[in-house]
This record gives sequence, structure tokens and C-alpha cells, in this order.
Amino acid sequence: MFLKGYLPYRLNLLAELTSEKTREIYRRRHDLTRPEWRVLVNLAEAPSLTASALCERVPAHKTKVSRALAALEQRGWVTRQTDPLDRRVSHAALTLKGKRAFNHIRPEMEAATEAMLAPLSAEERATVDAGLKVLERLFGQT
Amino acid sequence: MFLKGYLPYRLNLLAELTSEKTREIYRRRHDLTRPEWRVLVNLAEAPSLTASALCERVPAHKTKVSRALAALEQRGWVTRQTDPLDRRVSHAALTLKGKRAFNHIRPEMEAATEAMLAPLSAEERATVDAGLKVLERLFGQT
DNA sequence: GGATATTGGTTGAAAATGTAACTATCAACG
DNA sequence: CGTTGATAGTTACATTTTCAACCAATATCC
Repeated sequence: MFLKGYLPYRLNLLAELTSEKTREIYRRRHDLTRPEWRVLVNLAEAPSLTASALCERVPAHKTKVSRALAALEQRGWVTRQTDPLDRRVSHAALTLKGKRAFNHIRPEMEAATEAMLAPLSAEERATVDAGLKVLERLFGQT
Repeated sequence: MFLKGYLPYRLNLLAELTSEKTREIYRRRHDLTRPEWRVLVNLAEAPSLTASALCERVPAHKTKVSRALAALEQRGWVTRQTDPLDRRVSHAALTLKGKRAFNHIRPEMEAATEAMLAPLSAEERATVDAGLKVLERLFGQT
């Protein structure tokens, strides 16, 4: 059978399956799109980032980032201020409210992931990690 | 860093990266959406399938399958005929034209995947496969 | 046998995404 | 300077996807 052994298919399927539960959390429980969630995570990990920096880190196309930032700003989780030296760029950062939201959501996400992987032994997890690392190296996603 | 070690994120990212090239093929070169392509593959592997069977095998939500089938039928690659015993269900099958199209596209897809994985040694491929198998077993996608 | 619930599949409207064009600012070169 | 070209980010429009409602046919239960 062709499809079953076909790498992009296998990865897409597993990506969907593993995302199902966690998507439920950021989407239903917290009304965030995936780009919004990812932008939130990345902003939580850095004091402030420009839109283009977010594009690289998320990673996502600039329109997704632009819209995600607009939505998060709208919601009061993000503030932006334009760079005085180059007025094209603006630096986005989480507000206190945004940080609190992230600190609230993050453990839910981790718990969901952990619950999903609970049946796996340490050895199996290592196997998974090794396999993904090979691909990540291949694509330069160190 | 939270996101980098987070399984759904890693899988989604890799899925996107590996799909990039192959998507180019079914999309640009052959004007198929992903659900259409997947339905095509599954129909190529079975003499005929109902929409619900396709939903399970693709896998995808029934609206995606419904629309993919409609598009493929429109294009003359698929025929459907309603089951005489239960007139709600209809059996979809590839036409000769559909089979030919698939036989034309499939090697392109395989070549693209192979080209992408070319830098990997046999051992690395085995590592990848082992990792994915663990997850597939976890999710019952034997 | 007739009301009710279920199931297979389709459709329509709303949300999300992709693509391309656009604005505003800065850089570079004459 | 001033024209031309690049860059950061937004917006507009077409395509996809999602979600809920829907239709038609079958199954269930009284």
C-alpha cells in the first residue's frame, strides 16, 4: 500500500492525531487560533519580538503573524510599540494579562500532551525523539 | 524552551516541511487539493469505497470527503453509484481516466519524497521509521 | 404499521488560510 | 537631494476548512 509508507502522509496524520487534544484546549477553552497560540508561546519566551522575528520562530507566514498579533493586541494580551530607529518595525510584547493567560494555559497543554504520551515507556519516548531528531536535522531545524 | 520540545509542535512542523515539495506536485501541477489527492490514493488502492469508508481511511471529516468526491467526479476521475440495498450509501470508484491520472502522479510524488530523503543513510531512515511506528502504535494506526 | 431516532451524505454560512497587492519607511546610488 | 529599490507589516480577495443544519433513506420501538 502506497500511502501508509509515505512519509509526508505519516507525519501529517500523526500531527493531526497528536494535535487533536491540545487544539481542544487553546481553541475551545481559550478561543485561540493556532497561530495565536504559537505567537503567544514565542512572546512568552522572549521579552519582545518583531513580527519578522516571530515569522521565523513560529514559524509562519507574515500574514498569519500579523493577524495573530492584531487579535492578541485586541484582546489585551499583547502591546506593540514602533521602533524609534526604524519606524517600519514594531516590537510586540506580552502584557501582564497576556503573561498570566499563558501561565494559565501552558500547564493545561503540558498535561494534555503528557496524558497522551503516558502509555509510552522511557525507551519508546527516546525512540520517538531520535526519529524526529533525524528529520529535524535533515531540515535544518536544529 | 517550551515549544521546541513539545511533540504536537514538532510533528506539525515536520509535517509541513515534508509536505511542501509534494504539495507543489498535486496542487500546482495537477490542481488537486489535499483531500482530493488523498481520496484519489485511497480509491486507487481499493476497487470501490463508500464515503464513510473514505472518511476512515483518508482520514478526514465527511464534508471534506464529500467535496473531494464531487470535484473528482466532476473531473471525470471518479464514478459513483448508489447501493441498491441501502440507497443512502453510494460506492465511489476510479474511472479509467482516474486510474491513469493516479499512475501518472504517483511516481512524481514518490520521486519527490525520495529526493527529499536522499541525504539520509539507511540507518537514519530506520531510526525515523522506528520513531513513527511507536507513535502509530500508540494511536492504533497500525 | 406509524412515530421517532439514526445514519449516509450534502449544503450553506462563518472562520481561517493563502496569495498578491498595497502602504509606509528606510537604504543606496546617481 | 531625489529617484529607485528593498523591507516591515497590513489589507483585500479567492480558496479551503469548519461547523451546524439539513435531506433522504433506513432502523427501532411501541
